[in-house]
Amino acid sequence: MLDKLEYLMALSREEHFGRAADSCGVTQPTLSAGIKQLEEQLGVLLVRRGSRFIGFTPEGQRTLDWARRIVSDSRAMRLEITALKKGLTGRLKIAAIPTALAMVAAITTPFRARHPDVRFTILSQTSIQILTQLENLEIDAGITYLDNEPLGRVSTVPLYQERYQLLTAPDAPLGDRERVTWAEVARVPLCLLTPDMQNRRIIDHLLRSAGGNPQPTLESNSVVVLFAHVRTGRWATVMPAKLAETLGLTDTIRAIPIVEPEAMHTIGLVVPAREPMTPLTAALVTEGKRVAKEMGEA
Amino acid sequence: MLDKLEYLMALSREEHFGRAADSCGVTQPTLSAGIKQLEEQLGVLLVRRGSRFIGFTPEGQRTLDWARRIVSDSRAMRLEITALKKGLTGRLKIAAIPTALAMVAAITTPFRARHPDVRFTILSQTSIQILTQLENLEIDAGITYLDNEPLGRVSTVPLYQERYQLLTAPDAPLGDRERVTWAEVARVPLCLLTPDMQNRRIIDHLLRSAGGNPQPTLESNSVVVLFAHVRTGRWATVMPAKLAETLGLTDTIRAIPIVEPEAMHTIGLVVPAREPMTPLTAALVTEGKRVAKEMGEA
DNA sequence: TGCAACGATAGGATTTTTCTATCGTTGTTT
DNA sequence: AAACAACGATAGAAAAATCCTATCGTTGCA
Repeated sequence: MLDKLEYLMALSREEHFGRAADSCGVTQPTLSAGIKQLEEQLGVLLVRRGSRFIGFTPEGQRTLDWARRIVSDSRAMRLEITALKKGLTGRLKIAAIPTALAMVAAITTPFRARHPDVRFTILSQTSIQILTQLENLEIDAGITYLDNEPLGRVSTVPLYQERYQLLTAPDAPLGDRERVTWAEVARVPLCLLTPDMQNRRIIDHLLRSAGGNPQPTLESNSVVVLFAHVRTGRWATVMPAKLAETLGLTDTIRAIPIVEPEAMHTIGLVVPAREPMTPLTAALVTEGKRVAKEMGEA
Repeated sequence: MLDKLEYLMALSREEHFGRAADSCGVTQPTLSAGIKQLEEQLGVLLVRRGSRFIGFTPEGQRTLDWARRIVSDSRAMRLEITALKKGLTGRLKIAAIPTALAMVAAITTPFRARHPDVRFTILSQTSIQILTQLENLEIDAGITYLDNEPLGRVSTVPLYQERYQLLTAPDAPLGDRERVTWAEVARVPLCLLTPDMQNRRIIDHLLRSAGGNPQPTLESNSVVVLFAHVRTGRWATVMPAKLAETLGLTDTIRAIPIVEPEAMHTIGLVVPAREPMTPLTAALVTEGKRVAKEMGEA
């Protein structure tokens, strides 16, 4: 029964019987039979089929909600009971948007000091991927924008405010300024993230509001690429202040605050809304609040 | 997995491997093996044994909480999905304290008018049994005192106030009075419920507070017995006003309000605290609120 | 000392689950 | 239009798990 519910969840995230089966470590007929069995037991059609996966019926959607809840509870039970016995162990799977990636260390480091037996998996993902994966319990937590896209059934912990700076060499255009406006930035060739990243969309929006038409010289889905290019001193980019500092970019490159408007977006920790949380998630939230407080004071 | 959790719940209510197995419809070795398997999977001892069932370990207790939640969710899922398809069907198992038994009809009748396909099982139980069975999901709802024993993790709907009357023949002692005091009642021979009933304990308490020492002439765990005796006109009892009216006792027998103090206790509907509730329970709560409103107005 | 109640264990039957192989559709490509 | 490729359903055999009967060992009690 429980495994059938997991099949349903896998099907919801893969939207494909074969891949869903793979992701559950079973063969496609097994998963097909599992879904069918669920449908028989409930006496309702759950999946709309037509020679391929189309979607869920309303009943299927509702069943999916229950499945997420039940499966997550039974996992939480396992985790909590073993945590009772041997303290916090296990693996925390955290996904973060690229511009927050460097920040993750600010949480994981003190967390690991407190709970040495916990291991981490850190993934770089778009904010939308993060929300989807949270919903399907593929990750334990996300670090993403709190004030933009509608978040689902999640709990959030604000971590810090993202402010934007122009990163450029001192001898490049605008390189000698104390502050620049978005209108000015719009006239400079930039390296930016790809448009599937929310950070890019935010920056695009700000540039357009200032009358510009963003046509970046270079795009990438990885901040490492941007980082490497800007370090040469021949490229410029717009980057959150925290990220530039953490990466040590500000040693050789000028970081110039961008004003008019002085845009800010809240970045925070996002975890599935469950009561009670798994011990690992609860500890992570505690750590997140602690870090947020320190960053707020600093 | 899910059935193992049910085994654990059965063990918690039966406190005996054999009976628990019976109640699950399996043999004792099957249940024993199931519990053992749970313990292996969680890596913890759940049950304290010593040639017989002793109790649960702390981990067992915690696991039990999870089990209740997970099992109840998976049942709720089934019920909700089938309810989506064919409207409200199924069976509502309701337990009520004896003095509230007659009241049940006030809820079931309008409920059935709205949802004809729902069937009922009504049980007469003590308030303590009701709470235990609610906790183990053996019943869907209880009707009992809301303001006395500590209730567990439940939701409540107040239904009405229980007030007490002396029921006695017109020509018996006190039979001609407009009202009597508890002190006076304490001097009359009475038929009362057995002391495991909370109603009896409440009345005992009131009588003792008035200086009496309750020594009922006749005890029973069924109000039908009291009812039958009082109807002969040769016996007296103390009964909640609502109950006496509903049973039609007030036609031949005088119902005399008891004052000093004018004691009242709230009777209400009690259902397991779950979010969301099963469709049946939700409908019952709705009906309960409706009935409470009408009785409040009347 | 004997007995009865209780839960654990062993071994075999049954049921359930899962796999491999293959089929039937549907949508796409040549 | 025909061939092909992708997808999910089906069939049948193999493997695994579950469950039952019978019995044992311990403990508490007469």
